[in-house]
Amino acid sequence: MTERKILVTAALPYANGPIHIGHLVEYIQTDIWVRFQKLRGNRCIYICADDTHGTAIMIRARQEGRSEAALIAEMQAKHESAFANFEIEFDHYGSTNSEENRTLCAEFWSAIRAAGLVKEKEIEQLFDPQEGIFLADRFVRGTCPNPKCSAPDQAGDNCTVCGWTYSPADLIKPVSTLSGASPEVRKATHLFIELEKLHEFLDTWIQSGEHLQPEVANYLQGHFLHKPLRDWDISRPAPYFGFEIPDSPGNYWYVWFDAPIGYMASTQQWCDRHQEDFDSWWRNQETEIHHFIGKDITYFHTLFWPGMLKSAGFNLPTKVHIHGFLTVGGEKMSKSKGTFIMADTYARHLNASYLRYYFASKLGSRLDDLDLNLDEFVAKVNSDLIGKVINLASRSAKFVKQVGLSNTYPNDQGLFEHAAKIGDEIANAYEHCDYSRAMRLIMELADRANPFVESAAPWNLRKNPEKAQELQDVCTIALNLFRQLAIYLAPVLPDLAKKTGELLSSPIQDWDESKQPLTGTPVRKFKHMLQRVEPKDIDKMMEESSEQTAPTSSDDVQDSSDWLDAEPLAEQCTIDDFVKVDLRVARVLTAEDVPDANKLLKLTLGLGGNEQRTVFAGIKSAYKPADLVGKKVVMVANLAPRKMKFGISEGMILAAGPGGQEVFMLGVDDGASPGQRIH
RNA sequence: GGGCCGGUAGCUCAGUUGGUUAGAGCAGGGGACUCAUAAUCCCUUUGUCGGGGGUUCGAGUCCCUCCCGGCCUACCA
Repeated sequence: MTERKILVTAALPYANGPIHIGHLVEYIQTDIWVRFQKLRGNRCIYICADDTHGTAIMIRARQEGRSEAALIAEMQAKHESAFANFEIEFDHYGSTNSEENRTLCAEFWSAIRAAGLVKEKEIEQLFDPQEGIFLADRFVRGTCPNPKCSAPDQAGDNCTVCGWTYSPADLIKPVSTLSGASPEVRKATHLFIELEKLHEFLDTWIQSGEHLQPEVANYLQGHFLHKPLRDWDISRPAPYFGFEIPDSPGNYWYVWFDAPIGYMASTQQWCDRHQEDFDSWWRNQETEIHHFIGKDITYFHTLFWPGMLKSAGFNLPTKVHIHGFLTVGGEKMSKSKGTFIMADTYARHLNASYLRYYFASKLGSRLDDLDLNLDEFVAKVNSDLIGKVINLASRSAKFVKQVGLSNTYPNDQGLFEHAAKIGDEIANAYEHCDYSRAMRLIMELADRANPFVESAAPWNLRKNPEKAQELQDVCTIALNLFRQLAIYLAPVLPDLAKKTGELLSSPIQDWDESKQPLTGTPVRKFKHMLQRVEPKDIDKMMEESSEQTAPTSSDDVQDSSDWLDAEPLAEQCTIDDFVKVDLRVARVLTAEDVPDANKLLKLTLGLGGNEQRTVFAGIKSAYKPADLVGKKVVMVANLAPRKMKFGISEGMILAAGPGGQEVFMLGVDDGASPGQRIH
């Protein structure tokens, strides 16, 4: 086989938050692929970096009273240690905030300029006079401009109540979520890349060959490429944490411009350290470039990024591998349910190998979401890894500790040869990121090996000294079959491969070692290679995950400031203002689904006696109608009725939370009765 | 509303270009073994392959239609 030259990247984690198990799907998936390529003898490097620029980092650094540099340095150290805990081994882990990146950005920029793709446009944007910065859509909230809706407290780009989309400048009574000040409209000149000029190229690139999974190519075609591509707003005015654009003082490259270039800057750093030629990686048709990303950033990696690379004359991605999100127990990860598991939390309680194997057994080449089902997790790891695979070594190694492996490989009725042949199929599955198929094939081999040991019964052979040779032969076969599996699993379980190498005095270094039996080597004393998963450890991990957000004792409560940051306190009001709002205890009398509505439930609320209100509440995704009936809730009883698509709503229910499944209604303690006013 | 993916045994899934009585693992039941991390081995139960129509000598596999679930979108990057 000729050696391939492969550069692999995983998406750059943003320096604003810690790594959680959702992130790990990608880094583990990528790590497996890279380890596989290396094991096959290919030249392969795994490049990543922290993504450090943008408004969010700037604002957080301000709030924490320190420099951006200090913040991102701390985050990067945390990220790298989290990855190390999961045996994710990068060849280089850099940062987008590096001189190498600045230089490369400038190189891209002049190429894109030279290609005539840049144009200036004046746009109107909201500006926070108190903080002195322009506000991205998500930092503005206000009343929905749809006259039929007028829902308060909506985000800057769309209304969650009526679904209107608009520009933040259209909001009525907009408020900056940073300072609470009312923003003013200011004009600013932004730089845009005219992506439409690359339309034909992108069309061809996306449709031709194997650059993308077919469903992704299809999606891009249907969503973007059937019409002219919009200009891409690539600059942000100062102040902005990032790189200033050399020929446009006061303007900075938008974080999504410099982030993917970070792949290359990180490669550059690696090259400098290893005396490698950068151009042989990024300007070399022989080199393959593989990006692994989540489906949320498809757009940037499949349209802008190839466009940028094309314009600047670099290698285009050979393939962009896109994966889905992680769910836990079939649902989106949720802090309140304890299923939002941080990488560090997992690592404190469970072994990384479990998760690597579990993910591998579930990952296919498509972008479906992947579910972490904890019962399945325990069953898979314990029965597949411990029960089937490791058991092979565990039950045979001790019999040959004195004598080692036989000098010639005995007749095993074709077991080894069969497994060697299947190896090609397994390799093919790895190559195509179809890890679940690879794991299935490997377990089928394990299922053939154990019956062999069973029928050969080494534990009987050892009782008869005359059968010493037969005993050694049987164990030589069992251990070789085991070693084959360890080689096939090596990309997923590097630790198992290492321990297998130690046990048999022969390190696993190449995939093709699975084709040739190992003979005549000493066998070390067998030590457990992996403990079984204990369900109680999972319970502890879940507990710890819940505790982080829902502490039970008030002594050491440390609530996050995220919510206040996202939505600062409103302007002061007087008691007179407050009494205008008539809050009442109400009982849910009926609750029914509104079939055509995405978010609404229709409730009848009783205020005692015959006083009732019909209220449409946006809690459909968080509550079932049946669970609501009889419940006491808090409502705004004197709210002006509003006509909605499905009827008139005569009030609103008080609830907190960001929306979606995370909506939490206010309850009242026992003793309060419907109709009572809340003072 | 549009797009994509999926609906096969209690659970997780495999079923290659349509071809014989539809499979595996796990779970369940029975037995064996006791070398092994209560691991292993043998035997064993279970399916209107989402519903309905069609093409065909023959359909889980192709076509149409409907139902259900997930994801993405809703003139927005």
